[in-house]
Amino acid sequence: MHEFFIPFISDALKSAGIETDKPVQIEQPADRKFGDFSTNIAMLCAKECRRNPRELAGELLRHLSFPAGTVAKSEVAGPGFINFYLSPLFIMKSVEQILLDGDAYGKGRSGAGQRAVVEYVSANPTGPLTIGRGRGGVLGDCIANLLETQGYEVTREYYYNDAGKQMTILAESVRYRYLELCEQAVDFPPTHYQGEYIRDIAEVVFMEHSTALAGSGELGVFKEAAETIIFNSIRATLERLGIRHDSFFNEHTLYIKDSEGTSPNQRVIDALASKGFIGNHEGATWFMTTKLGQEKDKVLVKSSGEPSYRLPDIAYHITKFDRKFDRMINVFGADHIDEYPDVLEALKILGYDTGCIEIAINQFVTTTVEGQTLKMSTRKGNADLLDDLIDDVGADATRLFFIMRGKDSHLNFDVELAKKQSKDNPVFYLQYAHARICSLLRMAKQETGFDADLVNNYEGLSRLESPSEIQLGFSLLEYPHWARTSLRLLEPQKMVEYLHSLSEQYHRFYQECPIIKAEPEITEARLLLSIATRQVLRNGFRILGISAPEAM
RNA sequence: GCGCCCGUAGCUCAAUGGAUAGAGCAUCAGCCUUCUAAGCUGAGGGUUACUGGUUCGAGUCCAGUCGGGCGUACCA
Repeated sequence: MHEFFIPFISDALKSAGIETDKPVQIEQPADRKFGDFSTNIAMLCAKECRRNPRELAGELLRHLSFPAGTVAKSEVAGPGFINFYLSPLFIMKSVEQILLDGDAYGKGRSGAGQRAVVEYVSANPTGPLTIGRGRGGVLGDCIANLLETQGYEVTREYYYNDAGKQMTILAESVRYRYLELCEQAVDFPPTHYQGEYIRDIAEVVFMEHSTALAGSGELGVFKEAAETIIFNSIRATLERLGIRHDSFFNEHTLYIKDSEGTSPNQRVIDALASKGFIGNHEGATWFMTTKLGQEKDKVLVKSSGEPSYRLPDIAYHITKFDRKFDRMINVFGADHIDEYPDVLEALKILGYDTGCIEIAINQFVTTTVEGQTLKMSTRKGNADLLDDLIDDVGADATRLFFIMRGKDSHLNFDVELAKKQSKDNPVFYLQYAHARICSLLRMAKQETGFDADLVNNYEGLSRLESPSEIQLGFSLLEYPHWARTSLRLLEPQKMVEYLHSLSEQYHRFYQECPIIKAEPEITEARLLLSIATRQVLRNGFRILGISAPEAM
């Protein structure tokens, strides 16, 4: 709806003889008394035209015209805004289109023909998922959903490493617990994984092999068991939240040599070396980032001969270019904040256009239980396990709470609030609006024979004209704007806010306007408006990945 | 020390550079013989951490100060 105004305003600028390179901005005033939409174009142009902004706005207004029946009123206000008031009939006609579009309402084509990859979660299989990972997982999943609504072909990717030092420590940890089961005295090292889940894995190995592995130092069985069991648990946890990846990219593939005896990792080193950015000292191979003005060089290959995480990260991104993605979105937690600048620098040196890489960083999660703030801890205890949180508050609340704050805000997850089955809980506020509409439609079918599934003539909407009806109809038209905005900012929180305000509009309408008990024609019109609201809520819930209950 | 994020009502958080800084919770006052009161209406509550700057206009952008978080590994 925002775009509706732009061509008319551009025409008015032309016929008023105003030339400007300033973009025409359409905004929605915070207070509806300043119109449904407004533009600040006169204030933007005032300086270069050397004219008073209000006077310029008046001049523009004289050249401005809209198709009959669309804009009811345009006026100059404040320091030089031009405010527009839509005609109620135009709003209701537009709501008809929502009913015609159905599930497709709000979808766009801006991503048509483009391929996007969203990388998220990407936890290595060393332990169960933590609450902190959950935030990034839900954020990534919602971003992928948003991309799909705009027509992108989306790959949801999980990047992981099942080799290297951490996995060895993991396998050793399991072996120690296994030896305990074999009733050998062991001194469990404090550097190893302390979690209870290690004992569970050891038990599985013990069940299968009894004491047969106790004599050998071989880690293979332990590593394999740990990886399989942990990965299954991670995937099961994600599945509970409706998170499913299309692609699991194993970092190990970047180490594998091809027929010419070189690997993707090695090719990165060679390419950077040919640009003069590789140095060797202290037995390690360095990316000479000091040449780019950074304080220190960064290790690419450790003196042990193993690559550090940076090298495969660079090689991994090159595969994204090779795989011809148009957009590459990485979702990281704040603890990985240092990871990407070097990767981007390396890619630039190698001639890649890094403009298509976007980084969405989410800040940390603290959990509040009964007023006590628990800081997320990485290793010990099970207080920060994502599975426990889902057990506690359910998948819908988990998802919504993770994205109802901006990703740059430190998230305070109030477990008590998320558990409440009451109006205090934002999840229930949204879902209640949907359930209320479903209940209303069931009642309408029973009382008046109106069948929401069969209705196909929406013209009755034009009969609606009261403020709460018009306001609700108008809110419905804003949905596509917020879907686009959420994607542009990589911030599903905008969609949460929108749906909250839409729910509020619906509850107000419901409160003020009798629906089934009104005149038959008005009843039908109000039911149509309710169906349209239900449709928009459903479309929005689908993006957020929360359920749309028919009854509560 | 350096880098990134944050600082807004008692609490949790909004506010694409726009008009009188908004919601929810909590507090107080109203609304169900009527479609889900898991709802609605209203009231009180603010020097947007601080100091400068940029401009028609700054919570928002820039510089600095103070406070908090996360990094600052030959961990990922």
